[in-house]
Amino acid sequence: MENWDEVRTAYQVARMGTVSGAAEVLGVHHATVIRHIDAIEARLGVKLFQRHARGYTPTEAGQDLLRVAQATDDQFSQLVGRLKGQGDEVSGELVVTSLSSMSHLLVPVLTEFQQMHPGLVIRYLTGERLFRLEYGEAHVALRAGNAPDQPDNVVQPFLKQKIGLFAAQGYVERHGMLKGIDDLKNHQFVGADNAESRAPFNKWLREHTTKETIIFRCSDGVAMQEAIMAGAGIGFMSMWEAARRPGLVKMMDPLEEWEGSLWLVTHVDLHRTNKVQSFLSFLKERAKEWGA
Amino acid sequence: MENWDEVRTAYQVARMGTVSGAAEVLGVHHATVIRHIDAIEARLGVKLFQRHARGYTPTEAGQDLLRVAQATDDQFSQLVGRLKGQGDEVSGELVVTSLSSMSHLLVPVLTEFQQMHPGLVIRYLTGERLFRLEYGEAHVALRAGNAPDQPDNVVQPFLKQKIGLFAAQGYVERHGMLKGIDDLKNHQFVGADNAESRAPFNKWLREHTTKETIIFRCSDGVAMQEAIMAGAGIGFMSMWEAARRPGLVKMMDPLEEWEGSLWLVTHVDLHRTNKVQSFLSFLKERAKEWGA
DNA sequence: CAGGTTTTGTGCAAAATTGCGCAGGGTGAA
DNA sequence: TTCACCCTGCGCAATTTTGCACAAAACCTG
Repeated sequence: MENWDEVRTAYQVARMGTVSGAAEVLGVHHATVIRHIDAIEARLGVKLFQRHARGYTPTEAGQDLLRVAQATDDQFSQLVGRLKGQGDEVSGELVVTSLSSMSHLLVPVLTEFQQMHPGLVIRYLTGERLFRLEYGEAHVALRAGNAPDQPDNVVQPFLKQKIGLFAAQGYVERHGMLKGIDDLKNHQFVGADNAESRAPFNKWLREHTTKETIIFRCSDGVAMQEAIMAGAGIGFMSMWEAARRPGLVKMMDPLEEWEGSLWLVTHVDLHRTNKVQSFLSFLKERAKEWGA
Repeated sequence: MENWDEVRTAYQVARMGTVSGAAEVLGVHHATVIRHIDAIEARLGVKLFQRHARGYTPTEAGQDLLRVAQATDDQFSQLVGRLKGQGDEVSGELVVTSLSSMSHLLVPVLTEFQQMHPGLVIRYLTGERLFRLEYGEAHVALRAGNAPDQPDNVVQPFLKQKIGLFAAQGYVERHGMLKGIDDLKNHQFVGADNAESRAPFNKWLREHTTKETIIFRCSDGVAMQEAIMAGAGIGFMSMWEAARRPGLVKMMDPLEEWEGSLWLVTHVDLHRTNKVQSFLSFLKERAKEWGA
C-alpha cells in the first residue's frame, strides 16, 4: 500500500457516500477524488465502491477500508494533538549535558525544575565523551572554555566562573602561604595533565611558573579538586566550589584573567521549543542568585 | 493532519535515520523527502527531526510519529492482504434478491452453496420493493419478464419457466374441465390485478377472454397461487410449482408462448468477482438438473 | 410531467510536485 | 593530512497532478 493519500480519499468517499461530499471535505476538486478512487482500485485490483447516479456505495472491501482508515484518522488526530501540545508544554525528556565538574551547580537546579513540571523526566549526562547536540543526544549543553562555534548550535554566554587559587590547610602548614606572584616558584601546584589545556587559569599558571612546580597533574576536574583537598598542592577552584568545601585556604586574590566562561549551547532545531526555553530562563534565573 | 503521504515519508525517515535511505525505500528522489519533511514540520510547527551531516535523528515528536505510523503501516499491510484475497475467495456476504415466488427454487441452492463455503453469509432478500443492484443492495438478482436493460447491469438469460394452466380439484367439480380455447369464456380465472402485466401468459389471457371472466385478481404471485389452490378459478402456475402442490388439475397443455424468461442480473462492478462468478456457475449447474 | 438540483465523468490547461544535476560539508580511513 | 565517500540542500526543467468547464444522467419536487 503506497500512496496513503489515496487511502484517505477513499476513506472520505466511503464516509460521505458521494464523491462530491468527499471532495468538499478534502478541499479538492471532485475529479481528483474520482481519479484517486480509480487509481487505488486499479492498483489493488478490487472494487471498493459501486458507482451510481446518487453516489458511491462502498463494497465489502470499501467498508473494510473504511474501518481501517477511520482508526488511522483517529490515530493521526491524536498524534497531531500530542505533537502540537508537545511544543508548548514542558514534558517528556529534558536531556542536559555538562562536564561532571559542574554537576554540583546543575543538579539542584535540575531537581527543582523537575519538581515544577511533574511530567518531565530529567536526563543529566556527564562523561568524558562530549555529548553531541547535533545528533540529538541532548537538548542543552553547558560548555566551558572558549565560545563554541558549531554551525547548527545556538550559543549564548551563561556566566563567568570566578576562579580562585586555593590550598588545603595541611599544605599551608607544611609550605606556608603564597606570598604574591613572585613566590610562585617556591610552591607546588595541582594542574591539568593536558599540557595544552585551554582554560585561562591553566595558561596563566604555565606562564608564571615552570612545569616542574606542577607536581600533581590530573585529567579530570573532580580529581584535581580532590588533590587540592588532600594537600597535594595549590590549585585553581571556582569560588563557588571552594565556598562549600571547608578547610581550604585562599592563597591569592582572584584575577579577572582567570575567569572561565560558561556557555549555554542548544541545537537550533530544539532551541525554540518551550521546553528548552523554559529551562534556559529558569537556569539563568537561578544563576543570578549565585551572584559572583 | 491532511496529506497522509507526508506522514508516510516522515515515517520512513524516522525508521531509516537518513533522508537518502528513506528516499530509496519510498522510490522517490531524496529532494522530495526533504521537501516533505520540511512541509509537515512547517504545518505542525514542531521539529520532527534534528538534521546533521550523518542523517536525520528523530526528536521525541518524531519518535511519537514513528510509533503511530508504524502501526498504520501494519494496519494498511493487513488491509491490502485482506482486500487482495477478498477478490479471490468466496467469503463475506452474498446478497441475492428475487421475487418471493421464486424462493422455493432458490433457497435450496443457496443453502447448498453456503455449505460449500463456510466463511460465507447468505442474505436472501425478497420483498415487494425491487432491490437495486446499482446501489449495492445485492450481488445477484433473479428477474422475470423481459430482458432488463439497465446500463450498469450485466444480464444473462437463466432459464425459461414453463407455465401451465391449472385449477383446484374443487373448481373442476363445480365448473367442469376446460374444453379447449373456445371454452375459455365459460370459465372464471385468477389473474393479475395489474391490467398491464407484462407477463406473456397474462397477455394471452387478456387476448383470449373478456375482463369479466377474471374474477379473482391479485397483486402478488404467491396470493394467486393460494387463490388457485382454494378453487377461486383457473390460473397460471409454473409447472415446477404445480408439481409440488397436490390436488391441482391441469386444464390445458402448456403453450410455448406462455413461457416466461428468467434473467440473472449482476452489477458490472461485482460481476467479475470470484464470489459472484462461483455462485452463478453453481446456480446454472443446479438449474440444468431442473430440466424442464 | 417538467423544471431544478445533485451527482458522476471527461478533455484541456494551469499549477504543483517531482526528478535531476551539482555544490557544500562532514566523516572516516589510508 | 589528504582523499574518497556519503549525506544534505538548492535551482531549474520535466512530469505529474490538479482544477476548471461542460456534458450527461438520475432524482426530487411542485
